[in-house]
Amino acid sequence: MSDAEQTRQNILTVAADEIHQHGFNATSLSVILNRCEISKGALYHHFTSKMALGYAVFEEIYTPEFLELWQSALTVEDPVEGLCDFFTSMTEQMSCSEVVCGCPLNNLCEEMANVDEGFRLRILSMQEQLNQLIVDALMKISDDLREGLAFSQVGYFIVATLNGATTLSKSSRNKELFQQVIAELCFYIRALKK
Amino acid sequence: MSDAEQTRQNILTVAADEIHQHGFNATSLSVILNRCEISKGALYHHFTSKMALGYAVFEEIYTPEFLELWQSALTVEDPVEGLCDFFTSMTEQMSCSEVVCGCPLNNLCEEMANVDEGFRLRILSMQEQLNQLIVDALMKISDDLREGLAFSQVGYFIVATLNGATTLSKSSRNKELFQQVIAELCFYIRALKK
DNA sequence: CTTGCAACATACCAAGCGGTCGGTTATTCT
DNA sequence: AGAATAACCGACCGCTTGGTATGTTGCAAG
Repeated sequence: MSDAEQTRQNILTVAADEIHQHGFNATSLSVILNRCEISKGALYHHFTSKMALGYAVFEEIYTPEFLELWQSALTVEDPVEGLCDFFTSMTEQMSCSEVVCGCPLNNLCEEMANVDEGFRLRILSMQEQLNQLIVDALMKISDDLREGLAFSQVGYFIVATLNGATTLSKSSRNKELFQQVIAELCFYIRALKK
Repeated sequence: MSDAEQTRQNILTVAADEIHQHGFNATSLSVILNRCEISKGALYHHFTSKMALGYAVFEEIYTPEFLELWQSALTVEDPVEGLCDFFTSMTEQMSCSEVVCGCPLNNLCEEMANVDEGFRLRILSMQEQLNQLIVDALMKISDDLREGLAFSQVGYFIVATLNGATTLSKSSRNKELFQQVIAELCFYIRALKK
């Protein structure tokens, strides 16, 4: 990787962390510059604006990370148990800062979806991709599932509940609440089976 | 109501709307001043800081509105159907702006819970109150419900899913997604019964 | 009638923001 | 080697922000 590319990646990584912690608007470019130990000129050489940087973080950091995570949870023999394991392991290995900061995508959806069209469309696309992953996984084992299930609806329900759980636990600052909701969610998911 | 009290109420109402639309940090005092047609001196006569105004909006506008709404949904003969009716009517009478702006309390939780302790504690208290409302309602009809249910867990699950649904639909800008999640949520709630 | 305080108005401030621009160094291509 | 361009620097700009200090008005009590 060239030096320039390394600089760019460094900016992306730091920006992703800052946006995760403080949201997009509350993220200050000067903080990113300090953490990267670069000048404002360097940043604006690689990104045309703060917004462009935000989009790049979304596309090059959050999206791949996110999809990979869900994919690995769903491409198992039994996606129902795969999801439950995925959620349960989240509650276990969840650090304190992750409880506090929540899910980057959920955060951005909250903050930016009704403010900036660029973010909105990117988030929407991401959600649809994620939903498709779940739908595909459920369809694979549809023989084992209850009849009359609306897969897409179920997929959005799962994602909504998970996001709601992360938001909810921000106020209590501990995992307990999150774990409770997840436990109930796993119960719901397992009940999808015959 | 005295003129001064009227001014104060007007500030609260406008601020509540602005915070709902743009979040706390993105809400500009100057916008509030313009909409209220008052001076900065007037605002700072009634509130010591922007933060204090935010707290007042939370306590005097959001909290009572919120509790009243849920209370009326839960203090019916059958709270299970009461909740389902409540959610379903939400999807029906939901205006476009409400889809876009989401739930004020959920928004504040996302934005402020990990930034300001004052907001965090107020939100936490609110969530606990709401959960208690649900738990109480469920306990009243516990004879009709499945055995071994963790009421508190169920309560938080319902709230989490509802919040997640509002956040999710921000990106699609229409009710459809929200309705789907709500439909699935009602299915879950009804399945609490024997 | 005057004294006093609540209820405002207005001008001002420092700090931080995203963004720009002219200049400098490093690298790469011919 | 020399020219061109990528990569980066840092001072500066306009603007908005929350907040303050001083001044003014009007009602109400003594």
